[in-house]
Amino acid sequence: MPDGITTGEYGLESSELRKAGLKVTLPRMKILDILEASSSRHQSAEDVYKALLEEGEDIGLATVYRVLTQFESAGIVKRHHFEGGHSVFELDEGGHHDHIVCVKCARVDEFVDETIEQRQKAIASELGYEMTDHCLYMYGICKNCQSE
Amino acid sequence: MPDGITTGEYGLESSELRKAGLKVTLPRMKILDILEASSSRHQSAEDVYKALLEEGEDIGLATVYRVLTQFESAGIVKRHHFEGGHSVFELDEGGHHDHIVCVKCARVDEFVDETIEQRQKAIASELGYEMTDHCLYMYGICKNCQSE
DNA sequence: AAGTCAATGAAAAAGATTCTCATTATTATT
DNA sequence: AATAATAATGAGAATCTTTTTCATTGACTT
Repeated sequence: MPDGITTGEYGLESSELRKAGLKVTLPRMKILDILEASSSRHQSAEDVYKALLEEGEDIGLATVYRVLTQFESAGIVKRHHFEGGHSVFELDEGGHHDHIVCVKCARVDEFVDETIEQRQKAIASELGYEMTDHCLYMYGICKNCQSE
Repeated sequence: MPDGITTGEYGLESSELRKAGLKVTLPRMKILDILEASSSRHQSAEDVYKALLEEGEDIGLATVYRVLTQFESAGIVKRHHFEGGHSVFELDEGGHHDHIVCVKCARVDEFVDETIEQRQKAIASELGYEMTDHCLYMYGICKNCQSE
């Protein structure tokens, strides 16, 4: 366990890392922290990097990318490709959900619709696919931005 | 009209460009050609560029990007962000459809499901959004790749 | 046929992400 | 608690995709 990390506060996080076969290091713990603590559930690698800098952590951008990719493989985070070109990451708390993104303020809302989920499964099977993943992105103007 | 382009063969394409307020140039016509003629409806900018090279056309990659972006604004093509980081383009023939992509061979199938379309509209409105766009990507293993 | 302004090519720049490699830190072992 | 083995990190270089710049060329209006 790295210096400055006590079992008490970080017990859950460190076991999550161990479960994934990843060593418990300070960068990984801090990045997990930021993903959990941030007000916006969806953050780019750059966002996470900046948040680390603000906390005075001297963690390189390369490490942020590396760790986020490892977290993705371990099922700890999900990566999304919203319009705009760069990836955004969110903690994967297990439950699948889809996204609607405001094209003006970048607000993101999440939802699940069982009807849609079922139709997707049916369509994949009709087309002969073994589905591995699926994502539905809607884009629009949120209530706040409409009234401006 | 550029040299080597006759009204006869390219009548439809050139009027499509004019309608969009774009001058009828050789690069634009050739790129439209490639989007129409290619066996795969979904191509990256790099794909289009390579196809141009193979035809002996000396058109720069920057122009390809520029033209594809203009075509997108004009509603001539649609841009997609499949997993993998780079954009792919397809001719926009008007009808909206969604995509299922094989993660092994990159085959793409298209579909439309009215039930899903309706649910999406309903959800956007429930969440207070004025929907501007929506896309549904499914990923899986296609029939061919399953039997390998 | 001439003038105007948009379009192009080439190269540089920018942005996002990955890789390399020497150094450091964690974990299993003693 | 000390050591060895090995994985993780930081910094910067490299890569990949896309955009910008700018001088030149070309399309379209008159």
